[in-house]
Amino acid sequence: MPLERGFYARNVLEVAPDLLNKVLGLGDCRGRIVEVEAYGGDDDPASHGFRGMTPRTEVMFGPPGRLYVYFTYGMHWCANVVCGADGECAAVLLRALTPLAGLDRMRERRPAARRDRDLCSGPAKLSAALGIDGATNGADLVGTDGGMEIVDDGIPPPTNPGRSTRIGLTAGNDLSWRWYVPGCADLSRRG
DNA sequence: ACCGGGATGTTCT
DNA sequence: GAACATCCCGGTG
Repeated sequence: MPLERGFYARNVLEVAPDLLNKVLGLGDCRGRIVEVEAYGGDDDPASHGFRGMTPRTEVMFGPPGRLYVYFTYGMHWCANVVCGADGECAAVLLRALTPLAGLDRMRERRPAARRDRDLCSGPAKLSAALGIDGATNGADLVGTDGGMEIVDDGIPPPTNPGRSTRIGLTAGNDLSWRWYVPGCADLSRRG
């Protein structure tokens, strides 16, 4: 059973750590979410929506439980889960997964990955591994229409998740809005 | 292990 | 025209 709409319709700072150890599935591929970052609100200069809604960020301002996918550095797609109430701008960036199923398909899509722990150890890596791209933008994670869902398979979030500032930013570095599963081998950085 | 540079093109000022 | 929520490869230690 996919997570319900209400799971996402909360403050992004609550949803982000709660997403740890949930399982993201798309097509034949599944992976456990082990690293996330929160974005949004009126005081986050790193949020894509900080200066108001644009065509790109429309999904991020929309109803919760949908996927916000953006293109960056001329070649990479990154995936977020939209949070909060409809009209708010908030989302959780998925930064790393532990591959669980469909590894053959992931290896095909990620030929540069030397080891399986490199398949999904970064926001653009996991998007590539699962086949997330512009066509996936706005997909609803609640219900199984798009073939994409996030499920709880019984493993709870860590009682004491790792926490740090967000990675790769020039603004908003004072906020510790990154969470991860401590000691996990599949993180984008050693934790 | 760590570091530096190049790839590549959309988005917004 | 600059910035960009990144990744990969090749260098050095």
